[in-house]
Amino acid sequence: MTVIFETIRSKKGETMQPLTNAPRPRGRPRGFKIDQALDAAVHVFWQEGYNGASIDRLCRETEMPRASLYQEYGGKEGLFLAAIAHYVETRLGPVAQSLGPVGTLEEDLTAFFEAVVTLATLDSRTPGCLISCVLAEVAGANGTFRQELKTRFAALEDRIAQRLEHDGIGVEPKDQTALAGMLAAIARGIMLRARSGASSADLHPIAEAAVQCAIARGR
Amino acid sequence: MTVIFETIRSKKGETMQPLTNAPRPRGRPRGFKIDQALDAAVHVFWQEGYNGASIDRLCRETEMPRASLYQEYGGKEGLFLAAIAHYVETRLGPVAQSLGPVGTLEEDLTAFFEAVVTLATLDSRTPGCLISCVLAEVAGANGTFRQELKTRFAALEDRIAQRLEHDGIGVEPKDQTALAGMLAAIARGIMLRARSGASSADLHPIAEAAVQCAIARGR
DNA sequence: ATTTTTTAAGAATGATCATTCTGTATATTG
DNA sequence: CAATATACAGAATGATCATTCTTAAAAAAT
Repeated sequence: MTVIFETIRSKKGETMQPLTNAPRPRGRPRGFKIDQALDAAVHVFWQEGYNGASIDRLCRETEMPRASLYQEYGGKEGLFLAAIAHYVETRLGPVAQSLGPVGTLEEDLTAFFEAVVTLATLDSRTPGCLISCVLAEVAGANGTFRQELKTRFAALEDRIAQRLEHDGIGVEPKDQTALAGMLAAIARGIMLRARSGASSADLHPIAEAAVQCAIARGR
Repeated sequence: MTVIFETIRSKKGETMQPLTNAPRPRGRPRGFKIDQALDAAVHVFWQEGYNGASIDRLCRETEMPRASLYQEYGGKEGLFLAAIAHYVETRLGPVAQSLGPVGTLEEDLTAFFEAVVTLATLDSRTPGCLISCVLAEVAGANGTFRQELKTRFAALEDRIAQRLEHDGIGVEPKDQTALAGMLAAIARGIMLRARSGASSADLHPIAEAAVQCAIARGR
């Protein structure tokens, strides 16, 4: 009986290889799916924090053998960074994507903050944001993580600034950057409030206020 | 030789007792100062995070004997909560106090956000905010800490709402609450950006934008 | 079939963790 | 000077931590 393999060996789950003619690698095949494993790792870190997440628990939930974890990611730090990247691809990416531009600035910002609130409150076991609530803590004592946080933060601010620029907000670039930074700060503040147990209904008024402030600025 | 004692036995360093006539307690006197110890504990937790701060290090930096730490605070969790309270009294309190009212709303909000930026960037070893960056992380897995976070967050929002009310901002209470929530979110977003290494100069434009948004709303 | 290559399962390791315990020092009280 | 009470210093404890190592399993290659 011939078995069709789902994935080909590749570091990430980036692009699925065609299912046919896949040259199966040499040794024993993996018993775990990288994407599922990273999903699970994201979940554990998101819930327990970096130092609170033990390798034991990570191995159990990712269904990854200890040896494979160290082989693939070099250790806990590497797995965490991989989980962050996976989180950005699968969770934060779509949120940023909702900025469009697809509609008016007001519509797009509303969609964006809506997505922020939803992400932060969707699962009560993982409130808030992996980056704003977990990576931010360990950034205090770990230079690698601090740099990672800086990069991730900059990416969102650039994305927002780009959307503002599309509508010609902020004649002076300085104002535009400041406004984008402020909107990003609000998004992160919403994530933090969600971490304290705030519901979607609690956060919606804040999101609305943010949108009103932004478009008032554009006029 | 008669020695004048600095402090009287009391759980906190709330109010210094008069230096005379202090009935010295029975046994061996303490070899550490509670206020200094809490300052040190705040520093360690702020830098290393909750799980990253070991009892060993906490004892060393607070100059508190292990036994005294457990006697006084019951354990790491109790010490952390005491450190949070001390942080609120000594650090966050003055920041909230700068809201006044002492000047115009614009002046007071400017002073407030100025104080936020300063607190978050003053010491590069402790960037950000103990509550927004450290307590928020452990709130994910610990119900006690989540409740504490909720309470501390609510306190700041109430304080901001109170200041807005003083100027008659937000005819509808709903708008006022939302605006206060948004301003608090910005303050926390600023704390987070500081955690990534942002300087005071990086954060000032965001603070200014926040003030402009708020007073534009009031008009 | 044998060899080669990769993964799996989990024991082993040594460090570090939070907490408790033991004995001693330093004070007041009687 | 006892007796009592509190704090100290640090050893002891047992759990848990991240990481490494050992051995077996599962595949392709020869």
